[in-house]
Amino acid sequence: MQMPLKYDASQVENKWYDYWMKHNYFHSEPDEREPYTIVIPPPNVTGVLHMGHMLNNTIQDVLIRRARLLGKNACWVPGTDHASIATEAKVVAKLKEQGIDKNDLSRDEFLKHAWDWTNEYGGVILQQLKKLGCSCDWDRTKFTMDDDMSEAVIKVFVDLFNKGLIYRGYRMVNWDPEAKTTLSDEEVIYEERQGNLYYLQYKIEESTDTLTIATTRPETIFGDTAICINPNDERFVNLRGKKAIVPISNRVIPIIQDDYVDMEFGTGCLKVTPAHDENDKNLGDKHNLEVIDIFNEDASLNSFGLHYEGKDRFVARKEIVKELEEHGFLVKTEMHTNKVGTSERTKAVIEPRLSDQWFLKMEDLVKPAIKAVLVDEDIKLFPKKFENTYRHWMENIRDWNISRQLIWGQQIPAYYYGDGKDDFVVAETIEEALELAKQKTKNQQLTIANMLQDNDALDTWFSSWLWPMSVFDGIRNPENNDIKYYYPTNDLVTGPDILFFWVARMIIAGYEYKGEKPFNNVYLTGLVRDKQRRKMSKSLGNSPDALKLIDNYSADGVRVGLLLSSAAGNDLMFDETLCQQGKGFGNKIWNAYRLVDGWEVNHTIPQPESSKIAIAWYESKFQKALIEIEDHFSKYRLSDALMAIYKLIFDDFCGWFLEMIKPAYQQPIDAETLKSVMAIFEDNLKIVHPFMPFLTEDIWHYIKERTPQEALIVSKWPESKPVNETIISEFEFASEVISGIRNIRKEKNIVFKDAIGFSVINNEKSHTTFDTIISKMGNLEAIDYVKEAIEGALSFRVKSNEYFVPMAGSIDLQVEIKKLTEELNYTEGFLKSVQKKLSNERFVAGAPEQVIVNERKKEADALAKIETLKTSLASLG
RNA sequence: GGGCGCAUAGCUCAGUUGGUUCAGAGCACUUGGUUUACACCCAAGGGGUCGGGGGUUCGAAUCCCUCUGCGCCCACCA
Repeated sequence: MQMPLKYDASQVENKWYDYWMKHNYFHSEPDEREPYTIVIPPPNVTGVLHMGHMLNNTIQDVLIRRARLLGKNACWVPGTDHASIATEAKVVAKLKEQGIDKNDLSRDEFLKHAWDWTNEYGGVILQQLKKLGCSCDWDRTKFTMDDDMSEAVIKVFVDLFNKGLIYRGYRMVNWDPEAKTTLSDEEVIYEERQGNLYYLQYKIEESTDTLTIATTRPETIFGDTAICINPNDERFVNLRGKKAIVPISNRVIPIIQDDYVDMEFGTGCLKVTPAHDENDKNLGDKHNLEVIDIFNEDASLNSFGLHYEGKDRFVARKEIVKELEEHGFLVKTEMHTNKVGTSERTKAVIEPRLSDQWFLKMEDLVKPAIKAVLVDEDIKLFPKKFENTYRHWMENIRDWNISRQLIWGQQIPAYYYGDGKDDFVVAETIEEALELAKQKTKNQQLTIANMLQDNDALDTWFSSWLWPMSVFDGIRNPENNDIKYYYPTNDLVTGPDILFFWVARMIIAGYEYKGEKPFNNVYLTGLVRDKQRRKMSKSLGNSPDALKLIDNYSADGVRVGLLLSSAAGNDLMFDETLCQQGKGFGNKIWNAYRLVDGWEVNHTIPQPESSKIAIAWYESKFQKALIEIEDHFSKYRLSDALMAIYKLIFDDFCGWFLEMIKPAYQQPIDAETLKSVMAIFEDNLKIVHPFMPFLTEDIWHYIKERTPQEALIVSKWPESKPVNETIISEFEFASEVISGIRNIRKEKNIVFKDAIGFSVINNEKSHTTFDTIISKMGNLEAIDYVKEAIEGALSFRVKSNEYFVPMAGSIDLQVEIKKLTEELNYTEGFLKSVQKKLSNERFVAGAPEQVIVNERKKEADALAKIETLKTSLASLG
């Protein structure tokens, strides 16, 4: 088949992706082979591909494709996540644009809008992954809100509830007044804000004394239910046991004592507002204080706010400060910076709020997950440094608030049949719930209509923590073939930012529901940043358009660009020139094949000696690289593996090997050599394929006509063979000789096509294996072995060997002498340092045998070289 | 404030239990080279007191202490 001069990625990439799909190579079914499984970290269903996804999924595809080549049954399960908060926020925003208020819609109406949205945008990101070359088993695509997936989630909720691990609690949560929902601690971002510290004076009941408190939130005085002082604080002896009067509302509240109060901060008096501060809540519980919630859902004041009722908290703050000042309660105002919690999604300031929530007890669930990672190392994190972070979180874990005040998500399967706090049952269906309720109440009159399901939805992570099991239907149907075959999965590739949200919880769920880990290894990628180290984000506009990058540099080029400098766990400073380098690598391979492809073969000419040696050498070099590559892969050092391959192909294969075996201009090549070159080329393509799947598959089919079963994607990874170290080190030596020749050519402006004479004094007794190659690569007339220095020649040395290139006339003796003298001085200095080390008794006594042997060898080499240099100098006069 | 981690060439990073190959790679840079696969190329070259200081050792980029500058996680004091 005729090869185009230039590689056209846009056509080639589509062609081969379709080909792979058509022949079903991404699809996996359980069989007798060893499975290799990855479940994708499901991207948000309405998301678009960004650089983080590109990196992440490139890594997964490299691992999957390599596993496939290694003969494993590779299965990469794709899918998307319903991302309740993000998606619901987007749907609400879109409805708002259309003039529709979410609160005017019924639950079903809203869900319809959300599903429409999902169906419209959902899966766009999966289509984009195909452009990148991801070899996912698309037949297995899952969505966390698929019926079967939701069923699994509900089943797990009911099970955990029945085990007594899920409870309802009145708890302080992070309330987002804009989204009117609860956020997890992880979704709250603390920002430093400039604010004021207000000093307020409270009167003491039946006394003329006053006390002063400092607060950043004067509007919360309506929720004050105590003043707290430190029992050790001598300044406030007079206050002990007294009562204080809250300004404006004139409520009388107790003055309590607790050493929680920091005597140094503010005034040493603390106002206690249990409804609006976590610490105050704890104090309140301890001292049995009343709880007064002064806010509505949207953080405007309720009736406890008296004449501020209905006003927003920030408006009320301003106005109340004014009122306090007018009545003389405001002592002073200080500037104060504090950290304010804001919503990751809506940016609204978070309000700590007490509300009814569902919680999962974590204390016992977490135990096997800690043991698996930190004790047994059953699950390994790459890089290992994240184990510390994991430990810290797992050992300080708090109960998980799994309810969200959202519609989009799995609705909590709790059904209320009465007004009492405990008048509810938990069941997988409303019918079952009804039966349970009848049993519980002994009231046979209850009907479906009496059963009112909880309004809240479950946290998205409560569905995704089951992902490695539920994608194989392992929750509903634990004995099915898929789950038995594919679980536990092999590698999980994700970002460290969701180590707790997701990774840790999957481990917990895995042990709870399968009694087994969900995956063996976790590869934590870094964040993709721009050249200025800024996180790539939509708001900064510094994130390149992923698909545009693919258009410009080809998917292969972008994949290589992303992996060239991204060690596991290290942030990746993304630079488009890396993609250029990736594309350049593709062109290099393409052109190398064009060269080979263009050779005419002649079956009658014998194989040159130089080609025989070149083949033997490259095969060893390849095997050595293969060992290195395996080692990098085993440590998940994908960048290093890629770099090793890059250098092997660029330098050893293209730079050296092809030049060694290349026939003279317009001359044919012998059949024997060409056959070996093609086999070598195939092996090269195999190791590049996981990184550059398209280009390699394309060239693979130029090499010869192949049936679909012989496609590169399903070929076999190169076999390991013994490495001939001798030939590798002989080449190292030869390459130094060739460099010496090139240097002389360059110095004297001798063009390559002019053959030159060459002599050697072989003090090293080095082998002549590579002589034909040195001769070819240096364009030498011959290599003469001589005993004495050649006069009228330029010289150079490799170790103690001396090489001569005869020069007609123009040798500058002084320059030669100077060069030799400098080399001599350097070598003598080196010898001295080695000998100093060797004459140090403590070194000889303390250093390991091998180190001393090496030092002795250095000494011997230096001595030999000095001898050579001295002889040369003497001969020059 | 508590915890973890990082600092090596202009940039991005390797450097495994202190000792061959320990001061490296890729990119960038400089110089020279295209009738013969590829200028998306080839050849050669410059460039670092391994963040500062101190210590342990025969020997330190590597171990210890300290200082400085960064990053991340946790708790966030009214």
